[in-house]
Amino acid sequence: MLSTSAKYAMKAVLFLALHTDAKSKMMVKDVYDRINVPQSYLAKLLQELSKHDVISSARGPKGGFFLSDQNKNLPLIKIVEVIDGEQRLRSCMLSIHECDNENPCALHDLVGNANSIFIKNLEETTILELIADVKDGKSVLPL
Amino acid sequence: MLSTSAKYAMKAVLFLALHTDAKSKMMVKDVYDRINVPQSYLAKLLQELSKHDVISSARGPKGGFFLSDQNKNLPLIKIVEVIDGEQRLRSCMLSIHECDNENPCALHDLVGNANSIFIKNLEETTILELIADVKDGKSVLPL
DNA sequence: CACATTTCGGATAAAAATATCTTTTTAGTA
DNA sequence: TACTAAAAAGATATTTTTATCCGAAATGTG
Repeated sequence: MLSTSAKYAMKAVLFLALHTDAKSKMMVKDVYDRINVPQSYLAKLLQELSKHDVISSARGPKGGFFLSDQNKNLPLIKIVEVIDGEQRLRSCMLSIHECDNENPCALHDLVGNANSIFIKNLEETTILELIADVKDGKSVLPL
Repeated sequence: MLSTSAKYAMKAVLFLALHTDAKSKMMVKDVYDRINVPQSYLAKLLQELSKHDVISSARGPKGGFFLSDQNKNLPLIKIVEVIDGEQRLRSCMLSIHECDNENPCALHDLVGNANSIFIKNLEETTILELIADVKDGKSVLPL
């Protein structure tokens, strides 16, 4: 479903969404242990996300990574797509070529359905919306 | 979600379910190209499934792999559990320790939910039930 | 401008997953 | 019993994913 890398990325972005904005950035070294992701690997992932404008960054002193308001309005799916590509999440459960939503295989109802719901949720929920609930105490994000 | 290996295993078992029983077995070499899985790799997977009594086998001339009636009554989840282990499919989307169905994290509703449906379906559907629909022409299995 | 700080980019390493090959064991059959 | 066919088991190779390291580029600050 999601690669380990994508999970890391998701956690990191949500963490940054909660703790940063254009005026207060965070360095990799202040993030990695909070979300339990290897430091150097996290750095790479953040670079990648930054390169694709899912998150923002600033070099030099007082620099770091952060989420602009624009970033926060992106749907969650963007995080996954940058790290895992567009195919991985959407490919048929059994990697059957002939199988898609129009021409579903026997397993498609059991499987693809559940996956479709997930994808739809990722597409329709923005980073901001997700963390809003956390800030309001409606849900928890024990990263 | 499912590893490539688990997908291979799923395809192979469904194929065997459709084409074998205690009286007519199939050899690896008659299966692998039908479901598009590397021969030697498939052999390994079938051995593993056989070892865990998800499928049956007989050595020597006239031998091969097959699904007994008992095998066919197993829920689909067994195939996944033997190949991927019990954890992989069930682990929290973000691998967050504190997160489970009782104490869901912010993403759990978006994600875990869809996954729970999938798991439930795998648990509640037997191999036999799935292929029955295929045999009846109700669904397709273009392996 | 010099310096410290921090991301960026490239190269490399380690681990896990996937795949192949070879030998051994088992079982049917002439 | 000897032979052959097939799965089982073990060893090894390849590829992909995950992880680390290091020098280069950029930027704020004295």
